[in-house]
Amino acid sequence: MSKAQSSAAAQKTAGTDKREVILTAALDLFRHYGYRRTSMEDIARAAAVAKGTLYLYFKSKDELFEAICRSLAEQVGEGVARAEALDLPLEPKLTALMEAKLGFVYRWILSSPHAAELVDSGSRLSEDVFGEVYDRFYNAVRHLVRGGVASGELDLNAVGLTEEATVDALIAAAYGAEKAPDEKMFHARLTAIIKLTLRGLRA
Amino acid sequence: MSKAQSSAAAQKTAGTDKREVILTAALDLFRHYGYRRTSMEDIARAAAVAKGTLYLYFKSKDELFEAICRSLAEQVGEGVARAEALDLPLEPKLTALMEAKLGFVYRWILSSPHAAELVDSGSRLSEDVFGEVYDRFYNAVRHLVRGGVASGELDLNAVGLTEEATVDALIAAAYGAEKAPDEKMFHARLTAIIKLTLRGLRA
Amino acid sequence: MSKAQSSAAAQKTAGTDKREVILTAALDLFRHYGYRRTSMEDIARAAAVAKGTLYLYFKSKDELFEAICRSLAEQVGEGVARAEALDLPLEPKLTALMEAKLGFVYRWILSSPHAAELVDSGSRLSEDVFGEVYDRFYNAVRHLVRGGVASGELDLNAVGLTEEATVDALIAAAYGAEKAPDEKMFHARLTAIIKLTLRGLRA
Amino acid sequence: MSKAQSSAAAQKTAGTDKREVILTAALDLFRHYGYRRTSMEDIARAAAVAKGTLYLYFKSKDELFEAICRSLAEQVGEGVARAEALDLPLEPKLTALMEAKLGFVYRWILSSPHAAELVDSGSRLSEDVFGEVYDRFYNAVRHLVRGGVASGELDLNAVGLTEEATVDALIAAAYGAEKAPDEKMFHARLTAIIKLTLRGLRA
DNA sequence: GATGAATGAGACTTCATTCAT
DNA sequence: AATGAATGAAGTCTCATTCAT
Repeated sequence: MSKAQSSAAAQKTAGTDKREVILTAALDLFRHYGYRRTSMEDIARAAAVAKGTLYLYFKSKDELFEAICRSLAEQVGEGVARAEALDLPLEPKLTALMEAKLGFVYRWILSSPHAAELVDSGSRLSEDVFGEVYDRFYNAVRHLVRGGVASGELDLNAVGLTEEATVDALIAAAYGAEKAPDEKMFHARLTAIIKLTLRGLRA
Repeated sequence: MSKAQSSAAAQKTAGTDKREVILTAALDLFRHYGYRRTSMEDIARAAAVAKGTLYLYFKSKDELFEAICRSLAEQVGEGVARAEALDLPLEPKLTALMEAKLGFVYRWILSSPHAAELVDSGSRLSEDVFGEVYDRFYNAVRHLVRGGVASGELDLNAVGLTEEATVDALIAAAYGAEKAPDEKMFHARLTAIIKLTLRGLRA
Repeated sequence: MSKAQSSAAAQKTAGTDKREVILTAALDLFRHYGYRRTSMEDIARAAAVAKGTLYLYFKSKDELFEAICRSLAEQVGEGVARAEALDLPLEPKLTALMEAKLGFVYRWILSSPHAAELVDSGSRLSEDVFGEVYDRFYNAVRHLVRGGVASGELDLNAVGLTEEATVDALIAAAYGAEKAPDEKMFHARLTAIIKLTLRGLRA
Repeated sequence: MSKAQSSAAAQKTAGTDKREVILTAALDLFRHYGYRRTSMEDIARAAAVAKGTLYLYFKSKDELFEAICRSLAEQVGEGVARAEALDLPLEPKLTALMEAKLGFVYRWILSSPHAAELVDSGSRLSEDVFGEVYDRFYNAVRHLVRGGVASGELDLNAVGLTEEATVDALIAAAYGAEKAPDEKMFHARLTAIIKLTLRGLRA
């Protein structure tokens, strides 16, 4: 590769990188110190750029936060899609789906001591940014339940729930694992909850 | 009763009242506008006292918030104690316990659009303020499970969980109901989750 | 006067004064350095108060400026009213009116090297704040012209102007004096212009 | 013409053009939005060049503004020279001179809603940039007045003014027309003022 | 106890200017 | 010559907290 090419490549990478560097630095700070306790000055320092530079990439602190959410949502979406594509029996597949959705969020947001504030800061974005991902996830679980009923593995009548209520309950119960203090506990609880709730639905 | 006594009593009552008035006004504002969006000025206005007066009762905004948390924790504790005292079969009793703990929190905190921020603001207090209440709640559920196993109604071996893991899972799953958009959904999900998980534990 | 009374009086004066002190300091700085070159920090320093204090009295920098304008407008209005009440022959009375309106503005605004910017900053206020004063002034001049015509001292037909156009022209011509480099020149020009234009209207 | 020459010429033309394009774009923006509300970014965009390019032609925003003033001053100077050369009777010639000086300024600066700020921004330049033009204009009016006196058409003694004071007053009064809300009113007032003041000077 | 005027650190954001490419 | 990403000083405004009365 010629020097010119190398230089051009470096430049492009650098340009692209800077946005990433800022996003990474900001997410890191938000996770450690929370949204309001993290100033644009802090982010600039952590990303090794000037304060003004942040505004070249993001219109405001809020938009910077939104960009982080979009990025995370995108990654969750990809994870869910991958899990959806797996060919597995009911329980492992449900576990894979939950891991993909909840596990990712847990690792990047909920494991932070300021998880709640971050979720709150992003709450107005929830609909726009996370809505689509959630829909995909919800439908995947629903499809799984329907399949389980069709194959006779599950019996919703035994607990007297509609399909929708069942899916709601399954997901809601799994969400409960997110309060875990660390990732190991998170996995243990998630697994236990899935085992319990699925057994509760078995014919 | 002498005039002096009467006056002193009135003053004390007034003083106590004022504290309550402030707490009530503050909780109301926090629920509506969130912690950071609610200024001490707002609270003072809502409580019909001067800003400086707030500092006669609470050292800082954070301590005011902590006092609210303590007050709520106390009420939750009383609710849990009441539920504990009920003489009911396994499922209704577990439901009563969950309602006492989660329902109260849901109604006062989680139903707010700023629930997440409030929880975050109170997160460092969790250990101190809510810890005791949680322990009582946890032990009540544990006692219930132990009773269920002893009576043969539950069989932990069927799902391969220890008693502790089971209690953890039951509580965690129930927590999942807290994401519900309104109280009706909260109840529906909580009931469904308990039904599901308990059925999953039945012998 | 008792100490308490004195103290109370001093307090009241101090409270009232602070607003005045700020207004005075701000006008002074605006006249010397212009609107945009004068920061709120500068004003606070000049008024010997903290930055935040400015916002106790004025919602924003713009409102502070508006308050100055209102105060000046009020004073102009009073001056015009006083001139209106004078019982004088045509020329001295017109001069008195012009002095009251233009002279005051000249002394407080236009003698500043940043007059133009100040006028611009206040231009959106012009209608609201200065409109009423201008109307009073305009009508006073009109009344004077009408009286001169009635008494035969003036003859609008000689220059072929309507009454309205005449008043417009008289006022406009007088405004031209405001570009003077100092107050002495301002008076000289204003007098000369009035003399010239009135002579141009004489029968 | 060799290709190199052609290219150089084109480049030079383009370079010269670019300067004009920038000046034109900037004046337009300044008139619409004012000096401070117009950013170098805005100007660059309007002129379809990069921000850095502005600094190849002008050292700073202030110098860019100064260049605009010089350009306008030059045009005013030419207009005044043309009016000076006209062979007309007193009143029409004075009107032509005033039109050339004041009318041009009115059209390009004063008709803007941000006229005041522009004048202010240019005020420190006044001496240097507009001084020469003003001198020419002033002398032309003076010459006209002197001629009027010599021919017996004007009589300064009637109003008791020196020649200098008379010229000052004539010009100052005419300046008053500049506050007009639109060009039509500007002309009407200017004409009326000239008519009035000249009549005031007639023998 | 009660008040509320005063404080001032600190937050977000803008924009004229520079400089490596 | 031309670019435009990067800079960072400076500005406006907020708000938890203090303290003299």
